[in-house]
Amino acid sequence: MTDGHELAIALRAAYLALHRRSEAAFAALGVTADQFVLLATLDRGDALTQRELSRRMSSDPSTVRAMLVLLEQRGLVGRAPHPTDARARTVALTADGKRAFQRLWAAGEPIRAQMLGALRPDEASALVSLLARVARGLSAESASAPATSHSPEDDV
Amino acid sequence: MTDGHELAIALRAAYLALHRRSEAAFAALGVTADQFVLLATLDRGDALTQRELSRRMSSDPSTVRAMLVLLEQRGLVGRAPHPTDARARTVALTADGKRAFQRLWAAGEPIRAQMLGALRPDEASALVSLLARVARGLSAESASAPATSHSPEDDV
DNA sequence: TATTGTTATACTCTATAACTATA
DNA sequence: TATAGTTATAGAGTATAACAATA
Repeated sequence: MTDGHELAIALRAAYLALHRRSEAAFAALGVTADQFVLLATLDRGDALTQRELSRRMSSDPSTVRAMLVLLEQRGLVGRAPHPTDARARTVALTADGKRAFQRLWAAGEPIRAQMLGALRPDEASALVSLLARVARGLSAESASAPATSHSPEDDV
Repeated sequence: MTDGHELAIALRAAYLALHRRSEAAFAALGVTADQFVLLATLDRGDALTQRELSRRMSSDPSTVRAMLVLLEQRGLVGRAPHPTDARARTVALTADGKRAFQRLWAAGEPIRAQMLGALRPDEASALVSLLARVARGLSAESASAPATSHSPEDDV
């Protein structure tokens, strides 16, 4: 019989294993695992507001800002005024950032291959789906979930 | 088709959701999510060496030490000389620590219930198994894994 | 020689609260 | 009134390297 604690510990162990391997793989390029996630999110959704970026990364906006400051100093990302909302700023990869991300993506390839190699294709797909349900179950409910807030357009 | 990046992001999102809910649930009791994991590990395997504790938590020994110092200051854990290995120290919950853990365990119950509530029993069990395979795939291999080191007996 | 644990150190992520500017 | 972002601040976890004591 599987209890919740066992599931929590298994989830933690798998994530930490992934995180450590990622830190090691990206360290030579001077980027942390979380910074890689940020860059990858930008690569897929250019250009996002900081708020939308933080939502997609499931990180706090002020955490994301701290990360952006570091990445901006290194010239990997740039921020520009939002075209229609003067409060907001859009974030995007710079040319340097795009080149760096290509190298990072390649450096992460063995990790992705290793994860997939431990699973059959149908298992990988099932795992993603189960994880999504767990995540959804954990964030919503429990307090008759408040409606998601309105925000300026994500992509510009 | 499920790619490795998608899996990595889903794993991260699920873990972070769990971590945040845990931080919130345990904050009123003055304990972090990671400290809860440490206490739970001790509750199940009294008394461990620091090294074995760090292994079971998949954390770095020096990280675990930093956590132990904090928990020892608050009287939740105690360290004693190892009975047969003078280099090692065993860690265990104090009486206060055991009482605190009981409250923490109760505070975490809604989280465990919510995770399990999102899954059928067979799915929960399958998820644990898939996560374990991913974790194993990520830590071993890749460099013809070195043998695990020998260590003094885990339990005293 | 290898291992347990300690110490010193540094950095990233994390998050809260108070604040400004804009919607 | 609510939202986007900034600032200040604090703390936790993370990890490396050098070291002592012991196996």
